[in-house]
Amino acid sequence: MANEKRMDQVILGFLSHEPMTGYEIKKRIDTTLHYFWSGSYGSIYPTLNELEKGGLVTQETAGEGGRKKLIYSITDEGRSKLKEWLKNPVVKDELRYETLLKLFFGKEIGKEGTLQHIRNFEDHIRTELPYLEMCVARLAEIQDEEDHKYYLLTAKFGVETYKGYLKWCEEAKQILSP
Amino acid sequence: MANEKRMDQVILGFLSHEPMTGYEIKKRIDTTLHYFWSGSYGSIYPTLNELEKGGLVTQETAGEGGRKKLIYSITDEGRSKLKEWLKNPVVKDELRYETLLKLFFGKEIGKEGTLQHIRNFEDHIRTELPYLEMCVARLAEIQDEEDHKYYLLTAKFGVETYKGYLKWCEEAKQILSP
DNA sequence: GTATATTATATCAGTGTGATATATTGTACT
DNA sequence: AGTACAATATATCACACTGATATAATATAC
Repeated sequence: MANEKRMDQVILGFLSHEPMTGYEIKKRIDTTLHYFWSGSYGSIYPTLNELEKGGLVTQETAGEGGRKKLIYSITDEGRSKLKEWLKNPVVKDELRYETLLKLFFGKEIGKEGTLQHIRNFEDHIRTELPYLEMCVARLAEIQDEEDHKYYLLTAKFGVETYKGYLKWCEEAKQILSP
Repeated sequence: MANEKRMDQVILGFLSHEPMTGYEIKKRIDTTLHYFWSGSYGSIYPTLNELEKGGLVTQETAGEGGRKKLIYSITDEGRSKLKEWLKNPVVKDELRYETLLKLFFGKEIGKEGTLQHIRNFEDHIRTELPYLEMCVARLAEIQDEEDHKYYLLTAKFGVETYKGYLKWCEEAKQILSP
């Protein structure tokens, strides 16, 4: 088999919250999963069609006016498929950092070029961290609703790793300084 | 364009150190890049052939006895292609953690199932961290050779993020505890 | 009124994965 | 000496996913 297909599960996951369109699924991937997952239209729309054919989701055409808009809902079968996947052990956690690749082979261009990659990385993390911290603060306030605890877990992961990244940036700059 | 091709650069990077076979490149990816990059035979061998056709590497058949063994070397053109890439800004850093995906949709299976994913993740990190720390200790000892500094950067990245992960694991278990 | 942004779906070439096939050489055990 | 097993070594392929592009309707701003 090739890479195990996981777009199925991402879609079923979001549809387990509420019915929505493929476009809305893409938006949620880019906002809520952004720090640890990604997904493109090129896999979302074909997967939605497969799931519909397999009876795991249902499609409803909602055209106020004339525009095509396909709202998908999860079926009971889809929900049990999602639960099954959630209960199975994790197959793969993957990091793919081009920055680290450029640092590993950095000797070829020397210290200054390599330092620039570290600074760019640091700038990016420093920009993103406040948004993640805001997200954690907002989710931590909500005490009554159970589902927020699960989102809080992933947001906290982002905060803790980003803090680790910034600590590393300091060490890394030191190592390359003359 | 699809996903920007980076196996070219990984191969040129390793060949910039010394000539080697595709099999040896795979081994080095799995040992030295393991914490932030991956690569499979299915992309290594075809890419080696493309690079050879493009004149970025040269192929030499070394068959002591009768076994086929293709040793690749980087050309001057290949080295300048590598340098060019190293100087260009990073295109994409990506995290793809199935564990986080299962936590995000964890409400569907509840606290106990979700806690198990966290424990599995924690066990894995606790097992790997000592090896990374040993790697850092070994690289930090070497003061004279410049190239070790670049490997040290990436090993330290692993240590710092893994420590962040373990800190998060404690917080995460707390959040789900009753 | 009209330019621009957003919503919305669909498709495709290119890149990489994980599995499998094939064959040789080296090592461990009996 | 024989034989199982692991390691070395290359090659190929179905499938998964990306990033780009095409198309078109609706909403918003000026």
